[in-house]
Amino acid sequence: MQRMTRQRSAVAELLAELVDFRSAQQIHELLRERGDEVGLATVYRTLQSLADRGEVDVLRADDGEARYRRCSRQEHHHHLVCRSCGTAVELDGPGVEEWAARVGAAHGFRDVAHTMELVGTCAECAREEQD
Amino acid sequence: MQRMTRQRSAVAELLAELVDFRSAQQIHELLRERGDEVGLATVYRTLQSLADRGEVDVLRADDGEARYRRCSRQEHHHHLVCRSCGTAVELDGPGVEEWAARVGAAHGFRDVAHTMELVGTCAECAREEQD
DNA sequence: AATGAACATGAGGATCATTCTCAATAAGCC
DNA sequence: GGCTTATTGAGAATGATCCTCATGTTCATT
Repeated sequence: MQRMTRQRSAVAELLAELVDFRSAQQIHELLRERGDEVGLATVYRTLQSLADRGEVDVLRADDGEARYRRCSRQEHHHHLVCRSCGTAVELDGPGVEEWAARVGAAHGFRDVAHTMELVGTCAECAREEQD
Repeated sequence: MQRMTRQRSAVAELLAELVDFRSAQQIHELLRERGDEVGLATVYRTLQSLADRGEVDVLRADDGEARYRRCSRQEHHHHLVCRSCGTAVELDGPGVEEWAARVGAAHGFRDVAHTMELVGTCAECAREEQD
């Protein structure tokens, strides 16, 4: 049975306030800064269990580091992340879902899942670059 | 200037024979098995430079390990990978490209790139599972 | 409120992929 | 052959993530 602990609440609360993807290490550091000491191992465990339950999204950065973010929807969805500031927008991708299923079937594959992420420069960061 | 070395040729030759994604570690091991001793660091360096030149595709597995595969096309494309045997099919995704560009623009993002991979169980592996 | 069984935590060690260091080696050019 | 410089490789360093296990907590039950 899952028990509520100070640590789990702290992680959940922090995630509720963040709007973009953060690594486990960053989350650990942010917790420390606000005075909620939580062991690094516990941060990893908590994030993993949240991810298993579909309450946070996990993204793999190019360097292989995992990034986490609470997701407002339980259903499958995608993200548009700013490469500069990390701001993320959640997206629907009905067209993509269909395309994936169709292509998978065409090649005889079963249980086709997909991962897809968009990365770009958001309007705000693009403006700053100009200066 | 780029020099041609025994090691670089060995990696290139091996990649030419492989049809699916392999990790740097696996490639290093495969080279050893066939008698082409190449240092692990060199395997990593070689794969990285090939990736920079767009001659191999890089995929991040869920565990964060990078997987490499020569790509038959230089243009942007996607993959359908079997979760069981690793066999990969290269795909065109015109629909996806358009969708990504449209969605990015709708949110004011510039230079939107995307990553997308399909994972499923290929017909052959699905058959084996039944036994 | 006290109890106890089961779950959770954390400090530090263990893994494991990947990168770095730097002395030794080899490629390409004269 | 000899030289200059890119390349290699062995091993150390890094860094994220997981594991261990003794200790601390939660919570249903008294």
